[in-house]
Amino acid sequence: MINIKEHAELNVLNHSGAHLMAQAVKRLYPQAMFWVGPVITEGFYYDIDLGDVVLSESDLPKIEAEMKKISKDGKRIVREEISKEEALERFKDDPYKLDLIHNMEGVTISTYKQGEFEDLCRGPHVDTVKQIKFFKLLKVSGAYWKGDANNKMLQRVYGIVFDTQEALDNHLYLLEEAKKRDHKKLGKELELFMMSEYGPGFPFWLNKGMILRNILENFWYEEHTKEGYEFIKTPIMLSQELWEVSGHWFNYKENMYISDVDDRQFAIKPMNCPGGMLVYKNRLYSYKDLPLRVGELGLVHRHEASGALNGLFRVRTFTQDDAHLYMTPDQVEDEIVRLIAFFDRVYKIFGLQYSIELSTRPEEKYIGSIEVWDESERILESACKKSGHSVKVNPGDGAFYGPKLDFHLQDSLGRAWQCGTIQLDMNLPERFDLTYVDSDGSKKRPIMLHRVIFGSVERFIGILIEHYAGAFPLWLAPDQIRILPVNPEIHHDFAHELKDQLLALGFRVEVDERNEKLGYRLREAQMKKVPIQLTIGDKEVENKEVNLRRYGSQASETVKVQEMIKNLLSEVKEKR
RNA sequence: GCCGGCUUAGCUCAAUUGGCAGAGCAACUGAUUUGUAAUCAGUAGGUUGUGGGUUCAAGUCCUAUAGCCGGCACCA
Repeated sequence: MINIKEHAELNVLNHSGAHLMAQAVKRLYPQAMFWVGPVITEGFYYDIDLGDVVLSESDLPKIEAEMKKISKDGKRIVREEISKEEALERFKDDPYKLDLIHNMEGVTISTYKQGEFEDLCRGPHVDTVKQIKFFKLLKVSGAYWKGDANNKMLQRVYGIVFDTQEALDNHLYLLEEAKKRDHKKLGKELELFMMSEYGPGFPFWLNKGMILRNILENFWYEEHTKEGYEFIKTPIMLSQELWEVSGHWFNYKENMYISDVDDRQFAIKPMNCPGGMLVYKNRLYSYKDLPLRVGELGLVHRHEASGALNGLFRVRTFTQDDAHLYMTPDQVEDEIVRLIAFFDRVYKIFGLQYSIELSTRPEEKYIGSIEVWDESERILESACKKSGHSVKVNPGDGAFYGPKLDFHLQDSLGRAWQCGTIQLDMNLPERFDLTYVDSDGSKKRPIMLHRVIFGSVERFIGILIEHYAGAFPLWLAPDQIRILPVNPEIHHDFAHELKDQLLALGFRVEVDERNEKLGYRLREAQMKKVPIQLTIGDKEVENKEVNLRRYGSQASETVKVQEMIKNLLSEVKEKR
């Protein structure tokens, strides 16, 4: 739990850290000009224009050394409030600061000065640079000025400050730990998936990854069946006319893979909704059929920018665990409450914490009336509260077609991922002229929700790999059980009887009967993170027992075969 | 797409100022018959991402290009 006060103090420290870094950079590169240097969730950064000089990570120690020197000098950090005119005069040679100052209306303009370095800043800051002792510069990168891709690129240096050496060391240790969990690394080691330069952004699923996928997808079908969903599968390629109706042809074309077939253009679907709309229109619905819940594990392709690709987190083909829900207006709130409870149940199984954010109507570029938007947002918020969740609002972050609830997952290292989302859609039912027949015989427009729980199966698996550090719980592990006969010849029969018995019960099990010492085979089972290792030797064969050792444990225990089976079956069933 | 970095055997990594491409693990062969994190010996494994260039000589320098990584922008 983060102590809010300490957190605020750390923020001040980090902001002062940004200034300290800027001062050091200015000393080493006198031509440097600075844009903004805010505090972020972890540390700070500063955007810098260095002219022709290009920084790389190998330059960071030099800057750190200069920072240490400045810190040691221990100059006071002095605040000064000045008029806009004075500010414009003082920073007249710095176009970046001038830009900031020009945009300041009705605010107190202040500067902070430490030694020879003065920076425009709202503050607050620590009293002297001496207080900034335990810091580390972490990385450099490019960043567009004002975050706009049309602007020039500045150089951004990231760093972090802590109030103690231990806290800094601990943070650096966590960064190392996170690296060890990298799903790209573990995916290779555990043979889950691979990438090829022949298909950038298109993952290849290997046998063990397919096992994991299939388990997740089966789990998804089972849970959705319990929730009253029906299922469809729509084509991955559909003609131009459909995408014109949906609007994608005009709004999303540059991200779509398009192909000429005979004399028509077809596009590979970047989203499942339009196909789903066609299915809805395939028959006539009565109000008695609603709410209608239609799920689709839908394979989509999107031509993402090359620089956006990142392992399984960002790919060009992925499977959305999509569903479209159609209902009458007075069913919406209950349906959302029900969805939130469903999401909650699923995330809890994986031990993933989450928070919910409500994204509301964009400033401009939206469809539908403000009244409908306001009502929709009210319903989403109210459903959240009814479900016992606090809601953070992201003003203006909704889709053009409706407001949405986003589920931000937290993995075991506390990192956040946006996965699930519930979106209210006022656009497609209109565009596709969806209707149902109401009790009075009139045709009405259904309310439609899109929702995903995993987000994408690919990204979710990436998150799970890192969340579990590759050591999956028994029900998910591609290799569940490894049988290790102490002497592969002498204990061969018992090992294989045991294997057949476990296979018949649905376990994924292998006998490691290679001509290697037990220690060697056991080491490998541990390194491959196989959850259950069963050693069998003379004693076990004689007593119909196994010696069971778990992944990550030094200890082992001897149990009767029947008891072991009973325990493991319930462990899988309960998804522990 | 933009900025920066990286790319050597299946994997993890060496190779001094440009001077004979190497190690461990894995694989294969043989010996060994194994009780809780590596038994021993041997064999094989490479157009150093790809294409140009500089040089007597390029893994190393220049250049183009692809892919990957860290960010930015975009986003499930």
